[in-house]
Amino acid sequence: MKNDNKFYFEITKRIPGKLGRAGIIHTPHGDIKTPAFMCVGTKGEVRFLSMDDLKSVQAQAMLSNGYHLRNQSFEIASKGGLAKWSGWDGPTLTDSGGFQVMSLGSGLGKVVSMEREKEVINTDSKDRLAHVTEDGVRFYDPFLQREDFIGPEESMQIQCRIGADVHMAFDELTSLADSYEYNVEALARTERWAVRSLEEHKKHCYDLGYYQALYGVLQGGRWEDLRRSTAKKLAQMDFDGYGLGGAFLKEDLGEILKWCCEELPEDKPRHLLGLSRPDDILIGVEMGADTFDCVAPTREARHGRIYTKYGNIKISKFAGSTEPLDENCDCPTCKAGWTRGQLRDLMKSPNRDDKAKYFNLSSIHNLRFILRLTEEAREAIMKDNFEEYKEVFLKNYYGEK
RNA sequence: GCGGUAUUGGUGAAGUGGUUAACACGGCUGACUGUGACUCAGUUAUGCAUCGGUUCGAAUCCGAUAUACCGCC
Repeated sequence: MKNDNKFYFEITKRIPGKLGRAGIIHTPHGDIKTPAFMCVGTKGEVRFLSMDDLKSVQAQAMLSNGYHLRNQSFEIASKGGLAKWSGWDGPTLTDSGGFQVMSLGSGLGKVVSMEREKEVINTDSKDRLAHVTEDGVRFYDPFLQREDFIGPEESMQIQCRIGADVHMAFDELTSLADSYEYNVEALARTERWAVRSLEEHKKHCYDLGYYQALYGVLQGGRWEDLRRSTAKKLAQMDFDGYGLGGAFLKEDLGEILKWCCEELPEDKPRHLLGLSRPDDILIGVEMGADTFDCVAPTREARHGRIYTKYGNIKISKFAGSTEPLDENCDCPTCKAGWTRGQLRDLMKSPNRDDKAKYFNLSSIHNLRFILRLTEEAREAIMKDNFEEYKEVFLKNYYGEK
């Protein structure tokens, strides 16, 4: 059964009457027990965390980005792939760069809002830094200050050189402001790109000496016909798993995931792209998503938001406090006895090293919080009490609403 | 004692007669969901040492006072 060089998914237990499940994703660099949260290390490392820190929060996998690593891909390949190059020897996943199509294009300068559909307006075409054509995406790299291009073939070549255990097909994420008509067009293109991704991927997926898996990505916005039809189409293709993509309104998330997962093959893993709020994760798990990733835990930590069992706190408001961050937490930061007041002082310190220490300690805490959530969700599924776990967790975290 | 120079918010400061006193840092609010993010948005001096004067109008000009620093007896 065990084959270190192969990728496969094993379902261990299901949530009765639901799409959700607990399982194990086997990859060449180790197993991922699902549900699982993958820590985001865009450029091959999680900001302000060492690989030892990442192990200390019991991370199972790291997600990096093909777009951000594209210019280093040959160097990474020459070192034997992302695991060896980065020093993270566990399972890894790379994103295709599809998200950047939106963040540099229609969503330039904005946030992917989940709450306020009415306020979302696409960036004017002439002001965008990314432009989509059938071939792929032409974009202006604001950091390198030059034009560049990525299409499905380029994305696959880049990802296969980086050599993560799981790759994402090159897709186009539409924004909440895009019309049904535009979503039809973009989705058809994403599906054609899926075929091209798969084809190109086959040519290179063994280049580094182990099999690199490929997930197809489902788009389709908030429309049931689009979501179901794309899920059916991609389900027929030879993908190793599926990415669930899109910019969602919170209230739509569960239903959209349900449409997708009802159509997808049960025996392949599904990754919900870019979400990590506890309610989103728990809905995701219930509706059949196996893995998650998100920048929010670390970004929000850096910006002063600390997660606790009974809701988030703003660390800046705790000057002089001797309270622990979260008395229920088992993270290295909390176990070392850091208080809210101490962390506040580090965050407010004009000293760069102090700030870096704050970023490190707070990121560790928030990551562990989300990782623990997925671990507990897994245990709950195994013990057949997921529903109860979810209800209690959300009640504690969000309070009575 | 005499002369000179200075005095703008929590801080560094721009501003030499004409709308709501620039900008930066700090403070406070709020955002943050496949990282363009140690970021972003908003807010923060009814007042320019004090008192009086000139003027349609003064942080800006004049006088006195206070304080600080620099020269000279």
